[in-house]
Amino acid sequence: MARSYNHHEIEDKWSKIWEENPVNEKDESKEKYYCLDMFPYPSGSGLHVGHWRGYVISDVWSRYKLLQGYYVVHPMGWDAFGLPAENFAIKHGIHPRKATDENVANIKKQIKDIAAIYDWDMEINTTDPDFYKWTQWIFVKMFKEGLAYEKEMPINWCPSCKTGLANEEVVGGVCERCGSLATKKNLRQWMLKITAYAERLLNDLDKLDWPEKVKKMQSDWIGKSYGAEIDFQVEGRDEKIKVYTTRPDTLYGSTFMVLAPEHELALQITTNENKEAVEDYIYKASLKSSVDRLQDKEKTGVFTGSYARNPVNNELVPIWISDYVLIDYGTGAIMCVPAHDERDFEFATKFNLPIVQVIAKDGVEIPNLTEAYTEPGIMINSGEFNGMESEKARLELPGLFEERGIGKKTVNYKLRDWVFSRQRYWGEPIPIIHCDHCGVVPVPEEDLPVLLPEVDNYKPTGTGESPLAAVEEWVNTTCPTCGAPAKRETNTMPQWAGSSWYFLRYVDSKNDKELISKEKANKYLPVDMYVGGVEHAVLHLLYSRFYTKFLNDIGVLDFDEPFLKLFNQGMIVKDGAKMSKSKGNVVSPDELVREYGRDSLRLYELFVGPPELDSEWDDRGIDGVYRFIRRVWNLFMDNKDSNIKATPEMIKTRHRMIYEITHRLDNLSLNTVVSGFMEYTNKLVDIANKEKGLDRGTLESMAVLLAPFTPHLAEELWSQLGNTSSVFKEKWPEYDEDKMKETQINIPVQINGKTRAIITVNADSTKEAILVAAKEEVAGRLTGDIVKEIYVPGKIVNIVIK
RNA sequence: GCGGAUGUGGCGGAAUGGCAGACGCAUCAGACUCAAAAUCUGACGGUGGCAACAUCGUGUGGGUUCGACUCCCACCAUCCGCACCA
Repeated sequence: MARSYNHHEIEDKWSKIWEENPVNEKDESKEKYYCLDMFPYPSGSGLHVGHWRGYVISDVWSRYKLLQGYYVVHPMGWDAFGLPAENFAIKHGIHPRKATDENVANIKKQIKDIAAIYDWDMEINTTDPDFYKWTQWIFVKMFKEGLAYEKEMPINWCPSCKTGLANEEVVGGVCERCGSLATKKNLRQWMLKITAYAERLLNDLDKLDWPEKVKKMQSDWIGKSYGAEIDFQVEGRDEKIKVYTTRPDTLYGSTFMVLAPEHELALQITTNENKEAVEDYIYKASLKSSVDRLQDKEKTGVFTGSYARNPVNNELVPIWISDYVLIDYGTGAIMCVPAHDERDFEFATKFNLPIVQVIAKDGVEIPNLTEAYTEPGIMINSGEFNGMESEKARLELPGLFEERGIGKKTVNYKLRDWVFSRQRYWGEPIPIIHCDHCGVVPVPEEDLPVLLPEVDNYKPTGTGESPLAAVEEWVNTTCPTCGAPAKRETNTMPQWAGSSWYFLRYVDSKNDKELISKEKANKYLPVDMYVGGVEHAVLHLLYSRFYTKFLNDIGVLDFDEPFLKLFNQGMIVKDGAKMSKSKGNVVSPDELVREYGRDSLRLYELFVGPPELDSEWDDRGIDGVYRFIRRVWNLFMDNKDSNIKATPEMIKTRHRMIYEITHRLDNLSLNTVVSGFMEYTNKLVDIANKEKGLDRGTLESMAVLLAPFTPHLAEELWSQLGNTSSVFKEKWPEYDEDKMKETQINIPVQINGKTRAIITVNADSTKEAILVAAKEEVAGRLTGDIVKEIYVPGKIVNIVIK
């Protein structure tokens, strides 16, 4: 009697062996494949089964590539700076340094249970000075290139986290981290000029094998639009107001203008009798949060008392102020065409402003517009352009305006520059020194890193200053240029700084001369496969692309896209909700590993549902894969010594199994890979029972196929078959289509599309023979004239009768 | 409002133009057992029938096709993203 499956014994045995002899040895002779996970922030609450999923997917893929003969770069590290780590530390009264180290140790232990082939020699931690030295170095380089700049401006502010936020971190008006309502705060900020890369970030999306959803989210976020800037002369004054429009074809219908409340000309052009109302409106607008502004459905506004001339028809148009115009998009001022823009229509209706239709469907004017007509059409009431197609005018008029000196052709982006400073302790200090004589001076590269000082009080101040501002002995320094007393910049970098480039450092993590050597960068990068959640679509994934392009521009890298292929795994949900401590629906992997083993949990993580979709966790589901593993074990134990010659059925089944598993795996349809294994195991058990044994070739192929999924089991089965080297030294099995063919096939016979019988015929039967056999089989049902006979080779017969 | 995804048994899901419900969970019945657990075997969409079988059935309504879960049109529901971007 063969011994029964014992996951403790098998998994302990092989994890020890792999510890000493890693299966994924660095081998310069092999082609590389870089498979990367989005690295975790060590948050303290540990991993749940949802975190496991992504790591299992990437490990299966890595081991598959390994078996295909690649040297697989598969590293892991810690994104340990930033708010989550700091908030955890504050809550538990432990210094962030200590809390982070403890959490890393804890999560690392949990991650090792996944049994992924991570190369721990590459491990990095963003809070390690040897790492953040280079995070700071990139900032200094950006500063020198004019891409990092200081600006005082109203930025998004989270009153709970007590720090400024980037646009990307404000989701639906609330702080992405804690859910508090974001407000505006006027602060001196460090900004990164990501907008300088808008065009490349947009165009290069075409190069990427990424989910369309993510590409679309990025391209919408960048938000490119084509249009024109047009100058309106303010009547009786010197100033001109520049507007941006994507609808130059509607210029003749512009009957008023609106400036954003923050527009620099707003007060200047206001007449004395309107001054009080305008000042009041601007003040009230300044108090509104972005959510308030969003939620006010009703348009508000105030008249400045001034007018401007529409440059094409010389009409005088009133200039209004309203907060539906945003200061940071376009020019902060718009020309309003109420007949063809919903918002302008609403505003004009409310304040009784004239509405002039200039685009009409088929050139027929609608007598009384009840809503804006936003479709294309034929231009009317537009002087020399009457009769022109509006779509054509849209493209051609900007150039024409440019020739006539009333505007210019232009493009606009929704993307804003990146607010890069945080008023928090636990981040990379921004390596800048403020000198009264020399101004803003970057810390010399040889003086990096600027170490984050140890402090007692690291709680956020809420004043707009970082807690670092209170550390006098650290703040006070000397100017590297003139030697005079100077002060350090006290803001820190956002969480995203380290994660924007960490994937480069893994392959050269101990280099103290360079961020990464050119040689290693070219050898191991870019990343071939990146696995992670979709939540970073316009955050980390956009920032990383920006950093990579910058590093490419300054010659550090020879490539300009970091991640060639992206896979977004779905979330694991429990009781219909994302797992979270507060909901009390967290499933911990630790107990499951103890009870069922790593291999079973790995397999269930895949079997739970299609990997790209959210899946409901079923506590009982793991029993099914555990039973399956035991069935595989018994199949091998019962037959490993049978020494029988492969029957045609065994050969066919083996090749079909290889074919099915390989194809499903190539398509990353990992849940059906698992069900495929179950099907073929059931089939092989039947065959083995019938034939009193199973051939060695089939068992060997199956062990190798299983290796990426259940590595401990596969190694043990492989060694039970008498092999002395690791199963991971094997090659992924190949199939032969000729050997998969059936000699007999089942053909359903339909009458008028309904299956009435199934006939079994030789696979090489002719169409005629099959049709004859089919008609014989269903002769009793052929009660009418046969209109048509359809035979789809190898698939189906359909007889149409009347 | 705009954009995207999803919709199939009690449940997770499979099938991308060709036998709908693979595979698994749960359930029920049987075997083993003094008994239970574990394990094994079988049944398992609805309706009618002792049965073979018939009939309906993939969110709803239409359409294309010999044939539709699959393709097209319209709609409904749920989830996600964006949201006054001129």
